[in-house]
Amino acid sequence: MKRTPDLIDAARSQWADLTPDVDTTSMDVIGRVLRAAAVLRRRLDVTIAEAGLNRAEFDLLCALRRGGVAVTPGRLNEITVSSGAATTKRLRELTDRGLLERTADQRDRRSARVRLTAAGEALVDEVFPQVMAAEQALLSGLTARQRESLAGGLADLLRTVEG
Amino acid sequence: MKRTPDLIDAARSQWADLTPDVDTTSMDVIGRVLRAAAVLRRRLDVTIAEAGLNRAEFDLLCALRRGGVAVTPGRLNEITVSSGAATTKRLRELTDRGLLERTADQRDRRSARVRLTAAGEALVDEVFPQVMAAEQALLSGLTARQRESLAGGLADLLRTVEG
DNA sequence: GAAAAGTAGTTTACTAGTGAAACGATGGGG
DNA sequence: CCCCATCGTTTCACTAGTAAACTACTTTTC
Repeated sequence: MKRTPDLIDAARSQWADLTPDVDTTSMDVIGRVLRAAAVLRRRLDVTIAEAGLNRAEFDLLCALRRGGVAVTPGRLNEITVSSGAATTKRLRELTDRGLLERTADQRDRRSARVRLTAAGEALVDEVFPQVMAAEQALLSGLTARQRESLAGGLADLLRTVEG
Repeated sequence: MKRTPDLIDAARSQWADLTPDVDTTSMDVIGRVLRAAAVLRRRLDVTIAEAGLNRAEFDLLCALRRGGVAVTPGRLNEITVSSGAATTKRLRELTDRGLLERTADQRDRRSARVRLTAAGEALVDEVFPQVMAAEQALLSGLTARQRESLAGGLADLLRTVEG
């Protein structure tokens, strides 16, 4: 293993003493991903909250900003990994705040189209660089090589668990 | 990069077209960690829910099971990365269900001690192997080498963002 | 040894997210 | 051409989690 044991290593070794027959190797990856996400989320939420947004709203607005125009609510469900109900609520809230607007799709009238207003664009353009800077700061302890290897591994992981 | 672009690569390239001056490399790691966690959580919640628990309750009970005896609520906050209020609520709920019991700490009477009941132990011993099996299944697309490298990278990440 | 500061946990009032059911399209098969 | 299975979205009732204020102790400081 060659590194100082962390919380997950400690947990695994406790389980090994207790129930040696259960294979806990998956925790090495999944336990750490869940924990890292929880911690990162906590840290980054501070920056996002300063702009009066939460993580899901931020992700949603960013998706609209970078996607250019006309995204459907269904697509936003996938991007934010959340339920349709949550997306509906968020769209309503953000529309009320004047950050985005909805139009009906003419081809398929079950569907809707969502896009940012000028105010929404301006907000994203202000907040996005701040969040990126906060992320950079959180990763400052890792070398370029470490990040690259980690990014590759995570991409592999995502590919197997999605799609 | 040498791999088929994923959602994160796509997002980064859109941002690069839009605002080339902002450094988005952190998304390679953080974006993927957050997304992977969201997806994994979704998948694993099914297994945990079958036992009548949610992820946080499961983590809490597991911490008590493997830790042996007498854990404080404060320690459980750290383990589950959640607020004190959330822990209080969960402890109340799980105590009412007869899965754990609380005793007062004699040395420091601000503090409490929590431990599993026999029923709580039995439940964890039943559910934990099922969750581990579900995790293994999710990781089945990765080689041992891939998992090991990923686990190492995540450990580095956790070390820099925690403590 | 009393006042101030700090720590552990709980309560309260609130917000965000969920699953399930409902709803209005849509479009392919009989 | 009209069912009807399916789709994209919304509504509703509910659950879980939060921040901030509060209680109850303990430690520090002078």
